[in-house]
Amino acid sequence: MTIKDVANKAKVSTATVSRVINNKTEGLTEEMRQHVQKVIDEMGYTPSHLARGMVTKKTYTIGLVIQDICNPFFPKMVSGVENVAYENGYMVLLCNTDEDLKREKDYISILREKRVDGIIITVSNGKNKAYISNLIAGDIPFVFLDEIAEDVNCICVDNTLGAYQATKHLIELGHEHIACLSGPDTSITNQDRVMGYKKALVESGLSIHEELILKGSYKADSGYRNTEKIIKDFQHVTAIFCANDFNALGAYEAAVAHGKKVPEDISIVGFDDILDIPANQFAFTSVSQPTYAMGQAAATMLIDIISNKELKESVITFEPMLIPRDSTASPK
Amino acid sequence: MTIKDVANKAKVSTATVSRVINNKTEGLTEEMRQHVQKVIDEMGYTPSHLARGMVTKKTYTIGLVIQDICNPFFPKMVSGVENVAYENGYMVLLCNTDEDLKREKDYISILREKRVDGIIITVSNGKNKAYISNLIAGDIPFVFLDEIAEDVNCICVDNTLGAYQATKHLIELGHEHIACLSGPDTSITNQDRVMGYKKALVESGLSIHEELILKGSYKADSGYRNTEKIIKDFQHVTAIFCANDFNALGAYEAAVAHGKKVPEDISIVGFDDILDIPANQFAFTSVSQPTYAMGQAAATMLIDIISNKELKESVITFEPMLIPRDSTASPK
DNA sequence: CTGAAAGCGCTAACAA
DNA sequence: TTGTTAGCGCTTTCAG
Repeated sequence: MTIKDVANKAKVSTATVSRVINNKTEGLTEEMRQHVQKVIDEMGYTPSHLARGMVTKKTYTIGLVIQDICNPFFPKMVSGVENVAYENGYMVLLCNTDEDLKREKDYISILREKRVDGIIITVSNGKNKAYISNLIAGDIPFVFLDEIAEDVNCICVDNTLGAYQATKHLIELGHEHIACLSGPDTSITNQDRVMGYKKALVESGLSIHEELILKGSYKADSGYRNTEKIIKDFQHVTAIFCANDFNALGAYEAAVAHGKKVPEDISIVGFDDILDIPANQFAFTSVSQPTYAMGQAAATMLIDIISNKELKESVITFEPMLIPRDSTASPK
Repeated sequence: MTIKDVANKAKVSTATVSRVINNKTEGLTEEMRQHVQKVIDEMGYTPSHLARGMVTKKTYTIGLVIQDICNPFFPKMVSGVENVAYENGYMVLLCNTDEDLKREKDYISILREKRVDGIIITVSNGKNKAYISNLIAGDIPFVFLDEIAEDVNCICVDNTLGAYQATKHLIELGHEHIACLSGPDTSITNQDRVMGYKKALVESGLSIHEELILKGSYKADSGYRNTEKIIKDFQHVTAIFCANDFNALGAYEAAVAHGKKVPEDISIVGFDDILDIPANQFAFTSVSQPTYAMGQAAATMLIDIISNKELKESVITFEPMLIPRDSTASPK
């Protein structure tokens, strides 16, 4: 059933039907509108977004490229994006990349074919210049969420501050030998967290020991291995700042496996605050991010760009918040 | 940039370009294909899915209507759907309803406008005949995920069996007075769980006390209130079967608030297994569902329907699995 | 205020 | 093997 069928049945032109389904107020009598609307309702006609998109060059669809929806860090972000999109008449195409760069590129190319109005991307390779410039050249509006990069619109959290808060917390508890489990070095987010860790040390008059900053990924096994190393090689370490909660989890498991108690023998701070659930009797100290608000902000910014609104700022930085819980305490 | 531009530059017809971008093997020399492909690459041409969809009547897009992505029960399902979709060349439009029926209907109508090839729906109103028949009348293929309904294709778990396992577990621990916190009565899923609860009681020679089956919703506050009632009015009850984990959580909190210890004073079994996280020192006994596989199955079934494949079965039922943990024990 | 008609970018008969 | 051309269902100028 097409607009033509409706036009025929209502004995009007397709232009008139088009005016009605698009709520054009001008150039249309109220009688006409009601007459046509009635026919539309009777026939159960649904206009085709495809055909409309072809002529208007707008799809009211945005792509959301996300690393892993099963990672508890993301659902709230997705929800924030989705809500703002819905309220503004947009729909979101979900692109789960499983952290596979090939799949991510593939998705972006498909999104381009689908002529989405814009893309929100949460990646962890803000340092990949080629990737970024290719995106920019794609002439489709996009905003980065979570990760930041040069010359692109971003929604992020102040990672340096968060890491600073976490490390400061350990220092205030009395720790002097604090290790740092860092994430992937392709990520500016991670780089900033390491920076915040260092900043807190320096500011407190503690010296930075590069060997206590262990390189790794954002996965639990990286945290596990690095913590084993710390337990073996650096026995004076009493606290660990982890670049994210998966690392913290791995650290916890390694500590337990090696007979260390948390927090009595070793304190652990995570980042992202994804390990907290109600009724939990042991919870991790972590740096929490306002993920829902960040998702909302990303969608709002993208839609503003799409609508050619003047952007007040091209980077919106949210404040993280340290939440002290059960995995940190003063050293014995 | 359109197919026409490519055709001009390559000095061929649009039909030829179309053949190349659609990988038509027949009626095309390899030289021609390479020549055209080269021009396409040089120009950075991306075909429009919109235009293609208009003529082929296929969008390679499916809608996924989900209640709440932030509920830990769903992300794995979403991921299962998304993965199968991706592998088959489909994309998924995420529709989060926040359990708002109006929003759900709105989304379904938009999906229709978008001419998606099919829809996967996870709702909790399988008893709403009008809703279902409206869906069927919509002539767009759909499958229900999680919830079941008459005359529709569904992917579900054997809820009766799961509830049976859970209740049986309590009985085997020695409990004789077992309450049941049920969910919304619009849901067949919930109805089946209550049935499984009853079945286990009867089979073990215990009698069913209707007053111990409390009506509620799938939310924590419902579990909280109902548990308070049990603690006050039915002091002989030593165990509670909850229709889902949010109820179990509410039950746990109510128990603690009233000075009862779990599981010493009262055992609690949940359903869905969403409260378990690693490094957790207290975890709920719950009935686990293979949500990832269910998501995969839903996408596979939908794509089969879209592709006009013969469906082996219109309802696929997965087996749930009881996971005994820390919230259940023998009564004192 | 309403209608006629061109055209959005592509595919698929049908012709050549 | 390649090209011509008629749509797909809509919006939007431009006439009337």
